[in-house]
Amino acid sequence: MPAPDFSKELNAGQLAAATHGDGPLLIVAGAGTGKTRALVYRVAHLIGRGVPPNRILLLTFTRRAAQEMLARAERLVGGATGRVHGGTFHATAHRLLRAYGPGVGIAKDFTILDQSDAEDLMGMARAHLGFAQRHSRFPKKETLHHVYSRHVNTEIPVDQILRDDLPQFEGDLPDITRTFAEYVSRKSERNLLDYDDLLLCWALLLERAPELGERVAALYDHVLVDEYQDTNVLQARILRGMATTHKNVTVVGDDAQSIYSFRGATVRNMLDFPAQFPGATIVTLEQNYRSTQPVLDVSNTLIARAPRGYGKQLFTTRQGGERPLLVAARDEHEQTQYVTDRVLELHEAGTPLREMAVLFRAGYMSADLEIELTNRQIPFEKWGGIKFLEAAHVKDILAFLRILENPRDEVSWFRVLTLLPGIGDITARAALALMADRAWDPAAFSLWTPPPRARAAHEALAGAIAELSRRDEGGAQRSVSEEIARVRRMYDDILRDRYDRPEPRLADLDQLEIIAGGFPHRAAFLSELALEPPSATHDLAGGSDSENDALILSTAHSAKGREWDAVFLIWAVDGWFPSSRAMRSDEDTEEERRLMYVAMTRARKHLHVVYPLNAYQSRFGTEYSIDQLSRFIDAGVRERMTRVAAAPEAIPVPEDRERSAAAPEMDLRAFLRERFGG
DNA sequence: TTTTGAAGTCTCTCC
DNA sequence: GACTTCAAAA
Repeated sequence: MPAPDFSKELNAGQLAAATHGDGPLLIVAGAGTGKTRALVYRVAHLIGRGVPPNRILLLTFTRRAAQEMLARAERLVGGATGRVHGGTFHATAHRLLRAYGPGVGIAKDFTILDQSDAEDLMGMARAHLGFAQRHSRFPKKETLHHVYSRHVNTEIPVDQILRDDLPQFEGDLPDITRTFAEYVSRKSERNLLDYDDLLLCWALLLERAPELGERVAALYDHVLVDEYQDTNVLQARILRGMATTHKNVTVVGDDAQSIYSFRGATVRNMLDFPAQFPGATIVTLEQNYRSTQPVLDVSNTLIARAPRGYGKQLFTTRQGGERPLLVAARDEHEQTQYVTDRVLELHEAGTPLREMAVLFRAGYMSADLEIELTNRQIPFEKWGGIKFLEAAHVKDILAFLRILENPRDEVSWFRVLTLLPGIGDITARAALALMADRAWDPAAFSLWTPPPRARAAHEALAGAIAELSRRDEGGAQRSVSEEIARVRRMYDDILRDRYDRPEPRLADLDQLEIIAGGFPHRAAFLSELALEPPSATHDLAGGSDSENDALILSTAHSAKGREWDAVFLIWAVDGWFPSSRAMRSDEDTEEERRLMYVAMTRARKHLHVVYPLNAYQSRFGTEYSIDQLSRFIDAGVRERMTRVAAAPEAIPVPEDRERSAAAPEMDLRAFLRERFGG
């Protein structure tokens, strides 16, 4: 196939990026400058040049991004791209390790630990070494896991992480290190891999296993990476390992949109790219095709304060358009009313709901809005935030399945055992010790003698396990949904006993059963859920309603890479956005600024930034701080916005003086009443 | 001794 | 509203 001529469809920068020949290429692309377009056309160009699709690897941040890009490339070259390999780093690592892991001592049937599983296992290591009760000041399992994960992903020594982030635990370094060692050995004994292991094993495979590593690297002639500003040093190592022979690496990113440092990502990967890949070509994209000039003016001003690695000045030819609105609301309720009213107006005027989004800093901030949307029967989809899979009852069911899949998975055993009435952690540990002695044979479980109170429950569980593990011996093949249904025959009663209102939780389990129906076998189902958790209720419904129009509710993080005609940024309140938890250092605060920049640049035409005053009510924790407009919306940003009140009759729009002047009087007595329950 | 219920505490972002 | 901690019940 001859290389298609893209010169009419791309601007000069995009064309240079798309048609770049071999060798390393860095595309520095500002928000909305068509970086996806450049990447898609580059894939098409490579195929047109004769590179077999299955020898191209496209690494993206979410699976959704990969699918969209591949679909677009496919349209360009007419169906040939179906076999381009694409996905997240983690999902790709998973695929490669299933195939090549056994060659480096990773059992083929490993189980993936999600974050909370990993934390639980860390907790077991902690308890095993006797640090649980020793002195109550030893770090919690979540903290331990955070430090461990940070160490793996950033390669910063543990003692330095402690010194920088948790100086109160500096003296515990030896015990912390021992806990990590215990955690690591438990993982390998139990055949478990956490998220970090997926990346680490991929990197080590390339670096330490000369023959196999070479075979893996030789799978692809070209590797393309999207959102490179949000990768970490481990991922950069992987990239180098995959390109040792051919150096055909294309990375795309925007240092102004780096928002994942909490996960070890570092913008240094982008800044150091030319040094790590000598001879790299750099292409900069600056023309914004997404937003109108007034929207761009506000976001450019917001980000202008930040120190920049690769300077970019975004411009657009889309003149005209309305100035972004800065909306003062009296309280959360008024904010909700404002957003719902405007959404309905825009919808009346012809904007589909799907072309509008409400963005916020953290998942729980949309609770009030969700209630109102439900009451007014406005369909919505929520991205990010509370995950279906993190719900205790869903994890319970998955723990049952994981025992069947990997009987050595003690995290799941422990979870299931402590569900049974009459069994707490002491008894559960005793049972696990017995199981370990019997080489984790599931049949050994029925031999264990539980305390009298737990007899009936033990019998029911042993029965279910025996029945379900029998399928491997030739019985009728059970589907994953059928397995879940069988587990629920005993589990639903436990659920009903535990909660006053079990109905919504039972409904979740119904949904889980439906999702499971789409998977050929249990292992695929479990891996998929760990790597690509359903991110929206929509995903759960099982496709097919993609035409359904629904307003998007999303965290700012999950909104990355997306765009909408209208964007409502809510809770633009200091302490909420930026989050008070993320302001411990200047770097953290700068990342919050970039996050707000990401949120604002999602808007094509309409941008509404809403800040409720009196946000303190009903929320504890953040001292007595009087709520103020986000510090990022400073005078320079404000003068490029139009200030309005959410409800005109309610309060006057605050004077445009500095922050404290904009705050209302605080009803301290009402606050204290609420706080102390008077 | 172990479990369980009740009072008390603090709530981020994601593969 | 969910998770931890502490004291009473089995």
